[in-house]
Amino acid sequence: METARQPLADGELRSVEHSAPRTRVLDAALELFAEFGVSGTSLQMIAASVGITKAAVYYQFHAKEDIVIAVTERALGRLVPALERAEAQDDVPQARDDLLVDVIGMAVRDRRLVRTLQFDPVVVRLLAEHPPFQRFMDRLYRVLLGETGDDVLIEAAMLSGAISSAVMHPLLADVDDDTLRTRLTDLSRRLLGLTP
Amino acid sequence: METARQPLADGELRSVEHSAPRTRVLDAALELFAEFGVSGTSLQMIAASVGITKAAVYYQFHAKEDIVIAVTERALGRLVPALERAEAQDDVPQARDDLLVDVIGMAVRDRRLVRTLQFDPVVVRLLAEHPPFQRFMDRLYRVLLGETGDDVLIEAAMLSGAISSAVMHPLLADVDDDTLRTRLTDLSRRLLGLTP
DNA sequence: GTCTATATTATGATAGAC
DNA sequence: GTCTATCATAATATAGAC
Repeated sequence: METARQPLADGELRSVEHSAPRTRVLDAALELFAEFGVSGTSLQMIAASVGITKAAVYYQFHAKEDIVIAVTERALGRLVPALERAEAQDDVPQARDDLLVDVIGMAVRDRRLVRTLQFDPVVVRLLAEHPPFQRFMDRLYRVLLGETGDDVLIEAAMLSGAISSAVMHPLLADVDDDTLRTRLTDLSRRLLGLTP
Repeated sequence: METARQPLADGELRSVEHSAPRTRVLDAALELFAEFGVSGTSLQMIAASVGITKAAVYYQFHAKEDIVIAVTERALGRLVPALERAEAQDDVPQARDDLLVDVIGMAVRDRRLVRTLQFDPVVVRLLAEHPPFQRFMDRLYRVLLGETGDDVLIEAAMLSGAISSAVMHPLLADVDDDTLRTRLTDLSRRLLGLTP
């Protein structure tokens, strides 16, 4: 039984580059995932959207789950440089605020991504099952929150949900990136008790 | 009996009662929707979960979408009394805060519900397409927010997302209802600028 | 009301021609 | 690398027996 191509079975999550055809598949998949959910998106739909056949999709990724993994990995990988910068920074509050700005920036820039990454049941399961994803999320939250505890956790959950929700809300699709980013950053800092 | 065939084609959303078999199907469906998403849940899974056959499910609801509609209607219907109470209340800020407390109460009580209602692509589409759902959401937000405008909308989106996220977060599953409710209410009031 | 059996369509996936 | 053709399986849905 095919355990799936395991891009990150042992190693750490990292920024990944894909070939042009693979990138086209991933872009189309992401778009469809955001609209119909992962389970609601068939390989047929992805193939049609790219303008190729199902078999051609299978040449690039030989299972649907591989596409989901690649989409998730590519998205989170984009945050790796920001995370490493924050971890290397001595000034802890500053590192925290820098990373927060980066995370919000990415959420606003790739709005469609957020619905899938944060709330799709298939992706949520994937994140919980693959250790590299888990380790990455741990690192991210360690910088953003410091220690753990129920109160901090509630804040964190509210924060990530607040950002995600605002960013993917249909009625806010027309709000320009700058406005949204500014407002989100202000409110997020308030929620985290950061006072810049 | 057949009260809810086309439950909301023309009329307003209201609290609905279902027969025992229908209720069993809806409960099972909701549970599965929360875990696997609507698209990731088959009628087979629902039937197996109830302990009946697919055909028996079709006797109660003659299409999968009918189940989704019924689940959504039943959930939102539970908020109707609270909404009507708030609309009848003269003291506007008080009405707003009362409704907020009710909404948070329901979110905390039926945590699994939230993921499906707020974030499942199928349900989101349903809410957008069926006028009774739209009208209900309009009424809800009118009481909670007063007027509309980008700034208020951003706050609203962040608020609903913050509540939803906190309530459905796996790491917060063990936090007891009272703690969660109290913390959520405090932070929500802060976000809305309510000062009770 | 619930069952078995079945029709129909779509799914994920593979083999092999070009 | 991309195609056509095809596979087995599972999906939604229906008909009809009990």
